[in-house]
Amino acid sequence: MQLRMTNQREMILQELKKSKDHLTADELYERVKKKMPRISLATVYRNLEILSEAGMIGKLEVSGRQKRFDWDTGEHDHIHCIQCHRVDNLNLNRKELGLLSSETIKGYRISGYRLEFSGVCSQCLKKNRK
Amino acid sequence: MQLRMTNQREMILQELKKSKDHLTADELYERVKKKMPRISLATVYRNLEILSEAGMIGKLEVSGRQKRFDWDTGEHDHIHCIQCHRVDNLNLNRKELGLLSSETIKGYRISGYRLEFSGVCSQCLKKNRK
DNA sequence: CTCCGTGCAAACGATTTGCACTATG
DNA sequence: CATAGTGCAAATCGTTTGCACGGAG
Repeated sequence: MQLRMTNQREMILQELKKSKDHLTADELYERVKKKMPRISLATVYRNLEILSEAGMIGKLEVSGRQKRFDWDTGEHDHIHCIQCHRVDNLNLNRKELGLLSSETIKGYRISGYRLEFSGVCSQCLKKNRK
Repeated sequence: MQLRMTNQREMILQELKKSKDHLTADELYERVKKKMPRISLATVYRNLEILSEAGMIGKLEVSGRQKRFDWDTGEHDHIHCIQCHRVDNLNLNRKELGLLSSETIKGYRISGYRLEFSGVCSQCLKKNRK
């Protein structure tokens, strides 16, 4: 399965990178639609999925209902507003973490943070060996 | 608006605590239904929401589509399996974070972690003052 | 008795999918 | 040309809500 660079795909990628924001599928859809009125929301969803699997963009499954997509694939953390749900990037020395809670970061009044490790659990590792 | 302790609410709470797991609403529904066949899924949703607002349980909006609920309201972090989506608790000294990535924790083969600060952004803080 | 809580079904919002058509490589 | 990608509409999934009835305090 090889990737084709269609106009739609290119436009989606371009608009996401241009935005410098963490957009949801439908926010991106609205933007792309201005330049490509006949594009479908399903196409946006499909491409965002494909592009994130290909590592060309990042997928964020943060708090809130909608997934957001990140133009920046480098390793970085996020900070999100519990009120308006915007998401900003954060580049911090992870060793300083302990010090940072309940301070102010990037203009945010911090109310907390969530740390979530991911991996494969022992049961699944065992299952994989079979 | 005061909380009434109905049979349904009590059962939901009890089953969640008993499970020692991070269940989704419908997983919990299936368990409670065995003892209370006429309970509705909506009731489970409503009670999980109410109980988490009351601070009697924790609400997790982790990766994946479904919310999960935590019987343990103490402060702790989480680790989740990218394969079977189970979630386990983690109690770690947050200052050691920098050292932990890409090691093995609690039997998991770690593939990464996500850190997410929450708070109110400067724009919202400004808005609130008005 | 007063309302908070319940069960049911219908509504909802985000995302996914089947299908016939289009266009990239 | 082969087959990945598209647009459309319908389907799906998790969750929420309106309503009339039931039960806790």
